[in-house]
Amino acid sequence: MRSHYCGEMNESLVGEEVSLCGWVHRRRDHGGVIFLDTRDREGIAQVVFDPDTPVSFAIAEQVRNEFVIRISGKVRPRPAGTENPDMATGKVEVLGGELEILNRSESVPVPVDEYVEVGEDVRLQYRYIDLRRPEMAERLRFRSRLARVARNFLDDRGFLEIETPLLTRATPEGARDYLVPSRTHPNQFFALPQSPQLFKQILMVSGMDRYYQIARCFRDEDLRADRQPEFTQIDVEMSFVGEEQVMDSMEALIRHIFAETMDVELEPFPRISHAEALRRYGSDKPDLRVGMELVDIAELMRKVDFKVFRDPASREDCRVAALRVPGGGRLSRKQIDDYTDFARKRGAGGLAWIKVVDPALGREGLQSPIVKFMDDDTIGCLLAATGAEAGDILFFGADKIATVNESLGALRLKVAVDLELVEDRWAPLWVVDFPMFETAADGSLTPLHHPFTAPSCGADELRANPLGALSRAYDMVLNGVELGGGSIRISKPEMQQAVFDLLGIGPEEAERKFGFLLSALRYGCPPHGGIAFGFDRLAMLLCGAGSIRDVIAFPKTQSASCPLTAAPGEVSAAQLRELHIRPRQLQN
RNA sequence: GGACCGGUAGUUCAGUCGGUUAGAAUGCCGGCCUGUCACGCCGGAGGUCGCGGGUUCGAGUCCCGUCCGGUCCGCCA
Repeated sequence: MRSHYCGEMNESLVGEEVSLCGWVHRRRDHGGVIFLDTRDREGIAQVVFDPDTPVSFAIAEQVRNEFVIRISGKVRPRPAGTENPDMATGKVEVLGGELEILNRSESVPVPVDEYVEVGEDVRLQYRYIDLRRPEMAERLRFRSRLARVARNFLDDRGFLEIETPLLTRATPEGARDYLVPSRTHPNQFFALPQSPQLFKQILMVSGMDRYYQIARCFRDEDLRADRQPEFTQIDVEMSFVGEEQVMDSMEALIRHIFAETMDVELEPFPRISHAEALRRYGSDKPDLRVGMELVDIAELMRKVDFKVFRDPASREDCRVAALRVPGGGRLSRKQIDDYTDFARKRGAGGLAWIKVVDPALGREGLQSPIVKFMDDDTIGCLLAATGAEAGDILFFGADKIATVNESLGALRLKVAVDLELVEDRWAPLWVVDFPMFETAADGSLTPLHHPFTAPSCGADELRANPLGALSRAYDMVLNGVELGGGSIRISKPEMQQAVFDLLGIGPEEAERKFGFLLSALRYGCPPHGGIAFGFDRLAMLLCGAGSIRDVIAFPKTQSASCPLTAAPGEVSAAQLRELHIRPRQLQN
């Protein structure tokens, strides 16, 4: 029926009789000659009909956009002067012989071109048309290729692809679970996995040695541009390895993916500690395309006559930091006010600033509401410490450490985008040496990664100083996006129980919630570790898409619904009864 | 749970201070056109201004509520 894809038409086929199937991308009817741009997955080809073939010509007059057609005809070079250099197949055309309308189409609600930005609700409702747009089709093709490249890499290195259950146990910690009621066990529920974490660890106990899975995961939390309730991760676990082997082989995977899919050779990834990331960038997923860094100035501000800086400057739990924005001196008062609101939204009390007109003039060369609180010596040291140059602006944060990091860290990225200070390059890195725990609002310990992460110290030391302990976890960050994270896992039951104890999970509770894992650890668990990459995020970054939804065929909206299928939807009372669920009473 | 932005023709948008018959572009329909390529020209049809309530002589426009979409905060071990 079909001999070639439309996108395959080129000069080497000149003279050949071809048969194409596809959609009418556009019809140009000149009265005596009709052009049908015919589109399929691989591209667009121009087909010409003229009155020499009266039957086909008459059909071509009836054809409309998005009709499904089959044509056959001879490939020929376009007449001199009518080549279209903007079109991949623009040097040739097909002289239409036969034309068959395989199906008709109503006029479509989503134009299949790149000229109109259609609202996302309409695009998702008519996703089947939206995906015809060459841009979207290309993204799905790219995603498929990405998965293939990752699979081949891992297969070649002895990793086994093993599927783990989608119907599993609810995990009490971490994100909210999607629950599935059990028909055969009244009042009991499966949960969809947040990740295959425990299964892949158990596969290591099974001696599978190296596992991977391109795994669907589910988290019933609110959505973002880079967060969907169901998403895909490249999930990997390895036995008899330390963090170096995992990081080396996974860095190789990502470098291979870049080489194969983007023709980009990445430099070795820099590694920085969690503490250093926060200190320099105010973020545990720093975007290294932005050169600006936070500079600690508490030392300088201890004696200034400005309470807002002086008090935090001498407190252990506080931080006073400056952010020098090159060329930021041109910011208007309005823009600075907007940044102040931006910082306030992230917990800062305000946003102090100094515009540097001419640093050589000292105080006289500055514009700021706060320099009057500083002596000349302090100003000189401040300008030296931040490296301020003429035309810059300095922003300041003085507050609890986390508040300064969050507000100034976010401001750093925001200003960089606004002032076009983001370098055009790929900036991957590893963040390592995470703390094991952080303190929750109620004072209890919560794991920074997850409770199966091994500490880099022994159990006794961990108990003695849990907040000071580091973990054997690592995150891969690309252009400020957390691309993947993993760790060496706990492989001994005693250590696992020690961590549970610190998290306030006693032996009984641990047995009830994670008994199957603890049991597995008792039967010869090899040392092991792994990682999980956000596959959708990787695809999004590599495609340059603005949202994860653009690389997912059928994504959910922000309220976690699907406009195409109208899911979630109601079910019958009979279905509910089978699941032992009482239908909700109608409210008055 | 919260903040903000948006919802007007199939689609993308405009709609001034609350005031005549709600406009444009594109798409769609009809006609003309033998080398276009987002073809061109002429003509035409197309509207529950998201929904509900309120203010007003009068509401697309102002107020309240609500639904939907989006960005972000919380949340996401």
